[in-house]
Amino acid sequence: MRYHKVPDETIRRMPLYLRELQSLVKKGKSNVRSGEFAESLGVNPPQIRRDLSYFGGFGTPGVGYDVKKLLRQLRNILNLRSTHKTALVGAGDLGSALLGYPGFLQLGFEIIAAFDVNPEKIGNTKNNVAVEDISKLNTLKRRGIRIAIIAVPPEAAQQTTDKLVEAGVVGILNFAPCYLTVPNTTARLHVEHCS
Amino acid sequence: MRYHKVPDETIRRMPLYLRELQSLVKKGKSNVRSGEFAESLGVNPPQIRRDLSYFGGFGTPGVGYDVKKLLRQLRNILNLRSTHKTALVGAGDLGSALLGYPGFLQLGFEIIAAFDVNPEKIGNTKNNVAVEDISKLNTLKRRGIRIAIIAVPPEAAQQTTDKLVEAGVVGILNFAPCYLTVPNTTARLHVEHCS
DNA sequence: GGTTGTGAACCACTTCACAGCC
DNA sequence: GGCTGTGAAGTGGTTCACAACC
Repeated sequence: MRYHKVPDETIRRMPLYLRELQSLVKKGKSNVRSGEFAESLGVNPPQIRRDLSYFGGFGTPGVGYDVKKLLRQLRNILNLRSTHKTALVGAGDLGSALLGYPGFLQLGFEIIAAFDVNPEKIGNTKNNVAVEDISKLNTLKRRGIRIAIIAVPPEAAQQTTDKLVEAGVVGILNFAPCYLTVPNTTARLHVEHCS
Repeated sequence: MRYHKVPDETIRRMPLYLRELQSLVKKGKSNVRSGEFAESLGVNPPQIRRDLSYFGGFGTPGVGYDVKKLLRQLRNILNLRSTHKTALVGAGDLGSALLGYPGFLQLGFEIIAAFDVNPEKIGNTKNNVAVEDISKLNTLKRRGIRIAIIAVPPEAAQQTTDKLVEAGVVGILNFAPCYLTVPNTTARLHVEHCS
């Protein structure tokens, strides 16, 4: 297995693995075999071995995988050693739920700014992040924020996207239920609510 | 193409198609060609034609698809003529966002009850749904609720699931970031927040 | 002319099965 | 003995390309 493109599906499963490994560390488990690991995730053992093998042989034949070591390796691979400064756009129900969700940090996204159009929301603070007026999006570049999470109604999503791209954002996590058009220099990940 | 299993991936795309068709109806568009439709969804034209063909030939060669007719057909196929009474478990940030999200109704799930353990949440009302104590889960069967949405912290998700299954629930939409074990008489759909 | 519906070719991912290793 | 890592086989999904049709 030298020189092989990592399948998209494998990449999609990585956060899953990461999450479960973190949970194993918390439980104090130091070693895990592909069989157990697979069962706790609801996938097949060879799938796990194959996925991990794309990144190199982290396991020990006859023993299994060292949980902490594996976690460290995957973090490295996914570039999660440092976090990405991230902006949240849309501070309604969904946005405020996302602002309180610790999962982003685990995936390397630290929300350090939030924006909304609604004057009632502006000024509200949660998790040490104050909601700002959407017109302040042009400060993103200066503040070193190049990733954004979209949590606005679908009608507003495309124009929000355009503003974000203009403001220098290069990666978008879209939680709005619609498809977005972006220049191909911008990464885009659509998060389905329910599919 | 007679007698062919519908691929899982096709099923996964159906809500997407449904959503876009609804949006087209709103815009007053009466006909759509696979090319346009594909572009607005970010997929390939043959993909759409293939997917739709699994359910029968809804289109007219040389013309395209009648938007309203197609929408009606897909609704029928997905069994969305009537809605499923649905319970929401967990009324925190995420749960309350879900309670305000109209997308479930579009997919045939009507949230008519909500539950939480936190006494502070109990009694709160949103969208005409009052939050009840989690101990009231045993009333679900009597009330004809057989579908539940899980929006509790991951630590509590499995035990919540067990209670729900005991309470007669046969379908679960899991929004908690973890894998759930259910009897195989129960349908389970895990909704990834971010993957 | 234009577009659908679909066999057939293609491609990607999954699973098997076992050699190699501890 | 037990488990990993991986060629090889199998499976499932996508895309092509064109016949059928409006």
